[in-house]
Amino acid sequence: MHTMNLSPDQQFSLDQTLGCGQVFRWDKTDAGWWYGVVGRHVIKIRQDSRKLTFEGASVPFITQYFSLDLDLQLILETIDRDPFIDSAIRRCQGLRLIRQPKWECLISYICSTNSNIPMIRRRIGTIAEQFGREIIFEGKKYYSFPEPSAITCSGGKALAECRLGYRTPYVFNTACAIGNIKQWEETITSMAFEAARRELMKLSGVGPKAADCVLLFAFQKHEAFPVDVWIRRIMQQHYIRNLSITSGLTGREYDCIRRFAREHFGEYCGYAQEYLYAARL
DNA sequence: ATCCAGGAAAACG
DNA sequence: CGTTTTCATGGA
Repeated sequence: MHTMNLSPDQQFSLDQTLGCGQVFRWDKTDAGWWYGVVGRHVIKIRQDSRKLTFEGASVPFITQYFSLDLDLQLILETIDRDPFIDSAIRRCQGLRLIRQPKWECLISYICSTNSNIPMIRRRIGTIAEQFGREIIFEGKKYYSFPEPSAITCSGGKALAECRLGYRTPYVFNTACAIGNIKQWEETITSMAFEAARRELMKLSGVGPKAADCVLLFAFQKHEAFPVDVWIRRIMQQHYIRNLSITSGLTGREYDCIRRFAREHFGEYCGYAQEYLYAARL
C-alpha cells in the first residue's frame, strides 16, 4: 500500500477525474475505494482530502496516469475566458485529464458511437473478458485489455459475441490495421495535431469525434475538442447562436464548433471540453 | 411503441 | 462535393 500527499496548490479530485466519463474501466465501492484495470494491473485507490492511498501501482505511475505533474491551475486560467466555463470549472474542481493507454482508448471510443456510457463500459468489459488476461485481485477476477493480435487471431468469431452491434467490423479492422501497438503509438505521438487526426481517421470506425477523444485522452494533444451531442447543445446554447438545425452533426458544423473552441479557449481547449461535458447535468 | 445514447460509413444527389 | 440514411443494441 502506497500513500501520496498532494501539495496544497495541487488541485485534484479523484471522483471528478474517474467519474466524468473520460475513462470506462473504473468502479467505486460504497467504502470509497476506486478499482480499475490499467495495463496488466488492478489499481485500488482512494482519496481523503489531500492524501491518496493506493496499491497496484507506483507513485510515479499514479503521478503520470492522473497527470499530477501538470500545473492544473495554470491550464484552467488559460481556458477561463467567460462566465459559463468559469462556472463549469468551479463545479468540477480538481478534474484532470487522464493519460489513458492509447490502444485501449482507441477501441473504447470506436465502441462509443451512438451509444451511452453504461453501454460503452459493458462493451469494453466484455472484450476484456473475451480476449484479455485474467488477473486475480483480492480474490476477484479482473481482465486486462487485450492486444490487437488477441482479437485478430480468433478470426472475429469471438468478437461477434461481444454485442458490439455494427461496431464489430470496426474493431476487427482496426485491430488488423494497428498490428504493432508500440510502432503505432510512436507514429501518432510524433505527428502534429491535425496530421495525427487525419491519420487516426483512416482507421475503420474512427471519425472526427473518436479521433479527437483519442488524441485528447490518450495522446495529450490538448487542442482536440471532441464534439458529441451534449457539447453541441452546450455550444449552440451558450456560444454559437446560429448553427443550422439539422438532425445529424455535419462535418462542416463539427469543424465550425471545434475551430471556434480552439480560438475561444486557446491551446488547452480540450480541458474546456471536458469541464463543459462533466458539468452538463 | 418511440426515442435516445460521448457517431461513422455508405448511399445519394 | 456536402448532405441524408442506415447501422445494432439496450434502457427509459
